[in-house]
Amino acid sequence: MLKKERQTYILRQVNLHNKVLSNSLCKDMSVSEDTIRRDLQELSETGKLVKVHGGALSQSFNKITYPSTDTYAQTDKRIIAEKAISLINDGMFVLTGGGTTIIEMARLLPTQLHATFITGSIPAVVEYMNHPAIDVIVLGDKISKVSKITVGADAINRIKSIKADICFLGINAIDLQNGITDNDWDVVQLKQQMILSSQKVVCLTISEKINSLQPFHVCGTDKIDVLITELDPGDPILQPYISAGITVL
Amino acid sequence: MLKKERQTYILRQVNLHNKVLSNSLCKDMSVSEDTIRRDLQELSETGKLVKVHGGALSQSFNKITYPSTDTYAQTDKRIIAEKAISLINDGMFVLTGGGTTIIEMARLLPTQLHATFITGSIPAVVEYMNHPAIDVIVLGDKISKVSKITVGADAINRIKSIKADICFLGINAIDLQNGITDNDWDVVQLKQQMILSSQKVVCLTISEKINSLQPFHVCGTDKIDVLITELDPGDPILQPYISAGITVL
DNA sequence: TAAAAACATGCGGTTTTTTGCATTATTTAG
DNA sequence: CTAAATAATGCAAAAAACCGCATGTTTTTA
Repeated sequence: MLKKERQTYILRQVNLHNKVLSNSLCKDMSVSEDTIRRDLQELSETGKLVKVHGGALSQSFNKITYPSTDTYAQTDKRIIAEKAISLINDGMFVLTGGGTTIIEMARLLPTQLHATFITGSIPAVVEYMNHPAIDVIVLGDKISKVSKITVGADAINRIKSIKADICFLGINAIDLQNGITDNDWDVVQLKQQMILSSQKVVCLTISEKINSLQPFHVCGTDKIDVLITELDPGDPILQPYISAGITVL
Repeated sequence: MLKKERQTYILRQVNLHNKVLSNSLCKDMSVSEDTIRRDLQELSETGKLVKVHGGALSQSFNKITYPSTDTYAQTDKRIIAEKAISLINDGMFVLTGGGTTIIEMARLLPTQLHATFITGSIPAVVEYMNHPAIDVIVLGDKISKVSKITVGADAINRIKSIKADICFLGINAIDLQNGITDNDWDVVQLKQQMILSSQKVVCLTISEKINSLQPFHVCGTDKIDVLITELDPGDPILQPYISAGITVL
């Protein structure tokens, strides 16, 4: 087998599966490990793939590996935030959780909006505070350093005494069978009470999190009124949720 | 599974859910905890995520810092803050108000200090949150946008149920006849209750504010245990307060 | 055409990387 | 405080990478 043939084969494999193992290439083409190594070396030098210990990965795969953290899914979140904001009217009492999507929403709130926002998320509070016309109510309790949100019985009891018009939850995982699931026990408690204390429940999530599962159950899909993603409501992945009676924006 | 693949998966999870548990990563990819820990170690070293006990957090989510714009009287405030910190011991329950001096103190808290801080000041909460070893309890209520602190009956009631070891107040005006005075009605209510709920009351102020007067009365000098300024305790301006029975640092 | 040069490939030995395990701290939670 | 979970550390085995060199093969060129 000629050198060129080998390299073409390698590239095809890498583009097909996003990864190749040096080992399997040796066997596939019955050449020594050294030869494969040198092939990968060349392909790597010309930027056709990325060599790693044990094989190689496709260039595109590698780009996903290191997204610039600041802009990761930023545009998606902005789209979501804008859709969400359209649901808020003057005078409303709005309950929100934490999470990057909620923060993005807080940043994009129109200047003239006059409403009351209630949250335990410190980053969210900081954003709301910068807004000229909205009132901010902080749910007090002990801070969970991981999620930067107040958690505990006090916060939950406080939410109990509230009946908000609408509630925005950034969610970590949702699927049709299990509904919303999360990975933080304390946050789950909060979200459950927030859902109970709101007339309308709006879930915000980037589409990647749809049909994924986390350890703790928050609520079933029946509790969700609106689901917002960066996708068009006509997207196939969203249809099951529409069928389940959820308004999808 | 290749090392790079694993790390890609980890980053993806962390950027998606803001948090991952080492444990679930082990299971997901069927490798030992050690391998995961070393992966997290590397990703952490290159700043792709933040390693914590039991897993990792996303970098971007963790980076919320409050804008530190004020350099006015910075050195003075640092001197005051350092004196104040010397009064805090491990295990203490510390009640603090807001204000730039308190924020400065929050920033200078020694890393190994293990105490519980209770406050309604959002900038203070943000600083306390960044500290590795202290617990933060937020007093919830409506935010006063001018002072960036929660004010109202809820906050006051919550303080009532606390008996703190020590209380740090950044004060706006103090003189011998009227004691502490302030210019914000809501904040005055809070400070009064904080004083009642603390075994020891410490007042922080730059010397400019000594012997000045504001519209609302907070408390007399008899309620103050310690007064801290940037001046040497031997300074003439402070002598009347020492005579009044206040410890001056 | 024949020698020389350049290239490709594989082999043996060495070095580096990766990984899991055992043991010992450290941290966390009840 | 105590017990369980998690982290750090050193170690060892396996895998992979690397290096120099020998052996062919192809290309260049005199």
